[in-house]
Amino acid sequence: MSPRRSAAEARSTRERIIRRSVDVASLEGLEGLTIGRLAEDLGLSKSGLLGHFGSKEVLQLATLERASVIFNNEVWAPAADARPGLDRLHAVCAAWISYLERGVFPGGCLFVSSTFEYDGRGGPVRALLRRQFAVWRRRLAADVRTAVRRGELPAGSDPEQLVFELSGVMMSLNHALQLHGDSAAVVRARRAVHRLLDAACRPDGRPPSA
Amino acid sequence: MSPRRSAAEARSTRERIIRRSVDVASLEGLEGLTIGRLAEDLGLSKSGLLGHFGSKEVLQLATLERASVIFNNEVWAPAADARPGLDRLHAVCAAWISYLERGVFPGGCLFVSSTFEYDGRGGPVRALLRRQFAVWRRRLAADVRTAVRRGELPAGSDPEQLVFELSGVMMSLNHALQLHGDSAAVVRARRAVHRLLDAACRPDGRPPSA
DNA sequence: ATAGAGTCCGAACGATCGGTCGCTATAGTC
DNA sequence: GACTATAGCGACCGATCGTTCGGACTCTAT
Repeated sequence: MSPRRSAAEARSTRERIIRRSVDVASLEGLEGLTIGRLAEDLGLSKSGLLGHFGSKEVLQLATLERASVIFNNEVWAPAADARPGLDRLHAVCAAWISYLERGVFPGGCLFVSSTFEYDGRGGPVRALLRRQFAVWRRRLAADVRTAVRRGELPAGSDPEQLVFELSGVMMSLNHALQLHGDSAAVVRARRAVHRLLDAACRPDGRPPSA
Repeated sequence: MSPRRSAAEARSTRERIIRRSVDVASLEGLEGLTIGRLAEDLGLSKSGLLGHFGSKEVLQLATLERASVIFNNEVWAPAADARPGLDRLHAVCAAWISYLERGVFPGGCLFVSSTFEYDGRGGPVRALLRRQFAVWRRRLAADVRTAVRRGELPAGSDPEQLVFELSGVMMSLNHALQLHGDSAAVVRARRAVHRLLDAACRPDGRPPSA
């Protein structure tokens, strides 16, 4: 029936599996991912699909790695060229909001859903999630520190605090979009980011460009 | 082996099931709840357990209803006696943070986890979640409006905006506690709430008590 | 004493889960 | 052209899923 694939095509098959897996996982969760349904969707047999990974857990890890690439392309890459510091923080947040608004992952940010799915368990999946979040947090905090050094943010700013609050804005946006379909939340998120990053709210009332 | 329960004991059995179900669901998710394991944990048979509900979906709904009662007891009740307006908002947020910090649900706030589990699907479970969140949001927004009317918050404040940002803080806290076990996030959450509710950051620089 | 309602069990159901095994057909290598 | 590696298939495994059913049992009401 279906012709055997060449070695060159095999990589593209793996591609197809992972791409689909990311979408399904964002909708049904990393655990809701089932080999059988995934294989059926792609016109493969279960064993043929599993042969590319060896186990479901490896597939889950590959899915998260791939989601990380997508996230970086969508959120970090568009901002990477901005000037490090406050400019880039603004650019990242704009890209972040856009990424959620456009529904890059159809079921919402895969990292957020996966976190709340795996936070109560152990295992490699949770460990990978922790690493990925840590990397992202560190990256944002670095730009906050740069902004502070430049005087674009007040000297007393706690980088971890700001990252904590920005993450909260994005989670709240993800929540509002996915559960309520409330597109008004997008402007609320922008306002919140503005309030967190901009001068309106400095303790000394000084504009950040000083 | 196990003695048959009287009619009077039946209610307490249902109680035991739901109580356990809430804990398991917060750790494994509402879908990860399985009749078999739940029955085994409680020393019941699967059919005996299911007899109290009829289907897994009914059990899930009962679990959410119960979680709502717990949430209200832990977060709303301690603040209910405070003066409506800014005072009560502060009290609610303090109770909310404490509720997350103490791990009332061992796997983190059940509503947050359930949301991200069911936001991609339809069905009565998601519908119930939407209603519960809407009620909570409306309750908070009402106190924001009272605070604005009283002049405790600036006149231009958008209630939905504030509720959106407060929710974000709590989700970020839940995330930090559950995934990273980062207890420092508790003070970050307090700082964030302070910044959202207190005077330090008014557009007109006026203290809220004016 | 007796009938009925309700609680719970044990066995079984079809379905589906992740995973294994042996096989065929092809691509690339020599 | 023979050899090796591997992509993919089909059949199958044991486990577990939610659910159903009949019956044993306890209580309450009459």
